[in-house]
Amino acid sequence: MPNIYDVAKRARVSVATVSAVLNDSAFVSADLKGRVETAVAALGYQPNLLARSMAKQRTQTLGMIVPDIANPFFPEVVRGAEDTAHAAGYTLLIASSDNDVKKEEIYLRLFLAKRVDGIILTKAPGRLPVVLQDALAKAGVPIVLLARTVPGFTADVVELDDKGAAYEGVTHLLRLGYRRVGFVGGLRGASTSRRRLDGYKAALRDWKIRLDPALVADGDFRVESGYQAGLALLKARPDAVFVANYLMTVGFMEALRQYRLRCPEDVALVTCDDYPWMDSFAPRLTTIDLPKRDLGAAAAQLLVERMARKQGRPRTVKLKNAMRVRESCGCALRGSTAIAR
Amino acid sequence: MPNIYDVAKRARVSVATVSAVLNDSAFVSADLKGRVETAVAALGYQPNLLARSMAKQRTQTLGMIVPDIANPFFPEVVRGAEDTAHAAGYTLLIASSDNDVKKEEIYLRLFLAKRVDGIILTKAPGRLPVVLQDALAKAGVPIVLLARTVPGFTADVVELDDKGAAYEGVTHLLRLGYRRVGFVGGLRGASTSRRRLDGYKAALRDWKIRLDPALVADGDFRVESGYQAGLALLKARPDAVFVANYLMTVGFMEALRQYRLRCPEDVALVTCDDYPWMDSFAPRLTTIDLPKRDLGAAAAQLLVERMARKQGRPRTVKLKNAMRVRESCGCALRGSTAIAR
DNA sequence: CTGAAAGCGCTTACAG
DNA sequence: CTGAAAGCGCTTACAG
Repeated sequence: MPNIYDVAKRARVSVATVSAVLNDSAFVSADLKGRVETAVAALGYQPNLLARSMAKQRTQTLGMIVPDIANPFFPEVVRGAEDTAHAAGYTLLIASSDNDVKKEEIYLRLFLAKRVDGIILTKAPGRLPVVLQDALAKAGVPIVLLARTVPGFTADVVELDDKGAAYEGVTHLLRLGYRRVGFVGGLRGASTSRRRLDGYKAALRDWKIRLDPALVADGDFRVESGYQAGLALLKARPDAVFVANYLMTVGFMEALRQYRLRCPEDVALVTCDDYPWMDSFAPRLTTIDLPKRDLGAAAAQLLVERMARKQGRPRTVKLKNAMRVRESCGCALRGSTAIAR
Repeated sequence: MPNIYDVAKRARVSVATVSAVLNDSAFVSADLKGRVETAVAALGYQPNLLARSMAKQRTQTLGMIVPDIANPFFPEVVRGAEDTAHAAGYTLLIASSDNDVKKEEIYLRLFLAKRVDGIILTKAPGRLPVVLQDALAKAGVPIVLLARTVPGFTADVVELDDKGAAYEGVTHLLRLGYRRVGFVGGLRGASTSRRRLDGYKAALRDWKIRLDPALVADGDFRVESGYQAGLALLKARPDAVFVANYLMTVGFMEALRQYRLRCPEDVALVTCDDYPWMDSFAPRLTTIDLPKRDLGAAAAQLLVERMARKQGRPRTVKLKNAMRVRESCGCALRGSTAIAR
């Protein structure tokens, strides 16, 4: 493949001039500019971005680590980040951590070694080692935290309203008259899980209902954990349940089926997270829609701005949820009082 | 950040020696090796992979273009590719083309300019411009085609058994006694769509049923197109339908709902593509499970092998499907004769 | 076994 | 306005 010297030779100019017309970084006379352009076209020259990155110390590449791209929550997030990043001239390097801090650290170091300009991270539960924090800082590579915050590490963050989501969902159930409302929580150690539990507790408190520990189960955001949580929790005879994400709801439904319990007739359900297919299958789930695409877009945007201006105090963007009332909450059974809120 | 010269200075050796111990590329005496290692540790030195890529003319990075990462078919594919690529020492650059050849070409050129070592491509409908084919060839960057083949471009490819999927699904319906079986096809111009239609036709032919054009509708693999196809197709009163992917099924179900038609009682349905949540919601879909993760893994594997051995005739890997019989096909209504096949 | 030096392909002060 | 040259941080023949 031709390089900038080939172009310079053919155009009978220096490589500096070629570079200047390619990047429009200095005034070049119309004559030379024309010669360079024809040489570029004739040779089919494409600048080597690797070399440019070396010289400019910027790669125009962003690293993004998600727990698992195959969890349907994240593709939409990634797409939001991808579009925003691309519009700003960045390409996305992607990796799944499986919520494993070891794997996460490996990818983080790899991204650092590849000299990404910035990183979007949905942190695996656990701290970010200080040595890594130092390495990040020394390299001047900003991180924006997506969805999950990390104790002992301050950075820009884009958050969902996790507490509000659970609060709103549980309140909806309470308003419909359910009194034994269970809760299937997310991965322990994730700030999102903690806050959703907080929202559940706050809702109960506002309705002066004592929390029954038998009605609370932990999961890890995956299908199997929702199933196991369901098996355990259903023994305590809840009349309704709030499940902290979709995949666990899938597992929970399986547990219901196994107990020959119907939703919403026997156990009503509200869950976090919405998908296009939720209107098409029964029970049509009542959900708190988390703005996935906006989440990714906001993270990329924050990162782009941070890379432009390294100083300045960390910023937090908090996104709003929207409840989608369908059937699984039992609205149709219990009258429409709840909708009138 | 420290570079290799800093390490060399501190260890009182040359950079060549540092490089040799780092890459284990030449014998170095225990003494020098030890000095290098302590210097590396003391400085917290991390090799700059960008510089290494420049020198070695290999980036250990792969580019992957999918139509849309937010289409639930692809995240699983990407995950398969990611894991295989990472195991072989490669990182993944990802981009969504929206099935738009212009966008695709932009990303392809970007990947080329970034000097990826190879590319995994699910081609947008349309040819791959000859100039681009030349650029790819000249750069020595191999492509493996994922799921969709491209006329006028030979490369390694990993395929699904698209024709077999439709054939099997439609045959299942025919066997259950349905005689007016409709077909909602995928994006026009994609080889997968063409072959699924072929499978539909072949099944009808084997059962000596004349194809009724009113029972065939085109889609584009997205929800809305399935809905529109449903609205059109349902007027022709099918008793069953095969839908070429999940997202269009979602739209099709919406059309059914609008016509107040039940599935499977009024219209039975079989579709391509399976997801973990299909057991949990009604109607439980009978599907042809396409091995998404294997698809991605096989593509990455093929690419890794191709990068190691640039010569050799193109290879094609064809993956097998598996039918998952549930409720939407109406098995329960029509007896279990079909299952006995 | 070890090191000096060229080379990968750009950008960017700095002269002129 | 234009060009010679250094520099980005590695690897790799090639001497010695």
